[in-house]
Amino acid sequence: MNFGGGLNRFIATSCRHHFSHHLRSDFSSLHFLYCYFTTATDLIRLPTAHLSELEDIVPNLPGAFEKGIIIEKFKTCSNLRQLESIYAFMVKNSYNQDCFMINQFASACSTFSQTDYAIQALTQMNDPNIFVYNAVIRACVSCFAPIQSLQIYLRMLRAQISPSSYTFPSIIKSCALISQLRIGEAINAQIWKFGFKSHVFVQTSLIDFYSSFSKIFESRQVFDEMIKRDAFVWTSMISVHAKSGNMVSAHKLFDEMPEPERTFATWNSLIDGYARIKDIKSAEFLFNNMPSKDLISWTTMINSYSQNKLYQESLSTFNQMTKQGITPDEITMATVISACAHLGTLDIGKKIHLYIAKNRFNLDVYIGSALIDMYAKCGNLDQSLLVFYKLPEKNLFCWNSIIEGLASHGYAKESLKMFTQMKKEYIKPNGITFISVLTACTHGGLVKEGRMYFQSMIQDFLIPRGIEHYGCMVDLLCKAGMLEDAMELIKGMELEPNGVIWGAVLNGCRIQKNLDLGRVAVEKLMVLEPDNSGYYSLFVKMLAEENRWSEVARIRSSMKEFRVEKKSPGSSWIEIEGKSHQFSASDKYHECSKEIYLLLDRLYGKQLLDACVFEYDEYISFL
DNA sequence: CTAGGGTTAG
Repeated sequence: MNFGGGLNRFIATSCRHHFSHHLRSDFSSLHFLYCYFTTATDLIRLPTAHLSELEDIVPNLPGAFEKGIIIEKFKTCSNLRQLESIYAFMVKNSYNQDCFMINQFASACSTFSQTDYAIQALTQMNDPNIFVYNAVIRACVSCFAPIQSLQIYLRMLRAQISPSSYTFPSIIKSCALISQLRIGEAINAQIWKFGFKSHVFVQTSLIDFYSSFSKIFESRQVFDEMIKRDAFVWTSMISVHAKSGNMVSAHKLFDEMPEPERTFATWNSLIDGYARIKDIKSAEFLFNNMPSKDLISWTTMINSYSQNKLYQESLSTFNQMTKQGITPDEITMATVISACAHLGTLDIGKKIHLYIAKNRFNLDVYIGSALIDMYAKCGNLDQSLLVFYKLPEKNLFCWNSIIEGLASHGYAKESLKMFTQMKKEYIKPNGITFISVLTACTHGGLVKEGRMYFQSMIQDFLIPRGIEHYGCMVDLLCKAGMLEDAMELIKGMELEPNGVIWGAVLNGCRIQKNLDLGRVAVEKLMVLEPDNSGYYSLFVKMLAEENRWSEVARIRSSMKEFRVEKKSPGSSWIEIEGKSHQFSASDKYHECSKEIYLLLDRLYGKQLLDACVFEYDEYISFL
């Protein structure tokens, strides 16, 4: 097939470079043509002289000579290839100089994250107007290409085209995305210069901009200088105050705001703000007293409970919501799954997973990491791994969840393997990752590796060591019996050691039967956590084991003297048929079902008999 | 073109 000299050469080079494996394919298929022009950029770069040659090879889109039909096609096109073929058609028919159509094209590009197409299409135009520039700038921002959007803005000014009110929200957002306060301030000056000082859309974006640098005062200044305010501006300002924890100002603005202007968003921001400062009662009050609720109100309230560790309430609010016939979305689900993880309610968690699958919810990174965590925390590591491998996209949260899941189940090597894999996929770990990694090393007794990772976090990833990381490291060394090394680490810390660290030391002393160092640790703990009786009890146990009864008595009496409350025992929950049951070591809560204790006695007896770990089927046959 | 809700550790 002959496309004509120039174009033939163009295609041939294209082929050699990118698509030699396609050469053997059927040349007669017109569809195949688009394989050569894999990008609209290729098309645009075609020398103008060759455009006429396109006449023969670009097919007509059925009935597409009406602009409206092409624009319709932008909206319905579902993949990049389709977008390219529409653009090819536009080039052929010189629609690529039509401002309105390129405007639509740029928007379509942003849905496929193809900002370079939009930029190239703009470049190709002889006389782009403000609408085209705005569309391309917006496309860049929505595809997280803030630098490009600023470049286009500059190009626009050079072309003597004045920005409009549509230009600035995107430009301001770009400045926030690249954390450039100074540039944003310069843009703010231009906003004044071009006369958008009281434009609500523009000013709303400025309020948001200053708050992203924690410049609440400047945010408020923008708000106060406005002549007219709409619901968006009010809500933005309330939200800024609420997010910064200043609920007094937030609520004051809420009261000042004309009542009919209040929207769902206004109420929801306030509820969320109260939940953040742990004032769950106020959040609840607003939620119960708002005139009506939308999905986000419900999700906010569900999340408010979760933020305040009231997971049971979180789930019951979710139930109430569904009973009222409100359909949850991905965001609601991610929150609810997280609540299930904290409660250990595998039943409900599974149901929600099923619901998500059935209703074709997008399995995104939020839901993904929540599910991974939920299954791992509920003891179903296999499911957890399955979800992890099935995720189409994985971010840091997903990796952290699976690394933590494996570590907490005692799969130290596997957990570290995951960590290696994560680094291979260029996902940058954070401080949380290293907590799990160090925990994995502790479980596996991997002292050398632990030390290596402890170095690596600061050397390779510039992650500052938190007190938690020292806690993990001290725990690792103490559990491995290396008390001297642990003490050396503590002495070299730039942070003041906390109770967790001395607790780890004390625990190490118990294993090593080191009473002297144990005494040092207990003395520190008496100051750091005077109310935590667990440490005293541990030390008393150590003393008793060494028959130091006089010291035992002394500590016991000083505990009484300082009125140290006995620590309530740690407990577990299990859910059976939708009902949650609480257990703790040597509890007697379950009098109603004597069999539990009978079985426990038998198990305990058997355990003593052969002093071995129960195998699963052995356990089953025993039942 | 502007506002409100999401995941991991402790």
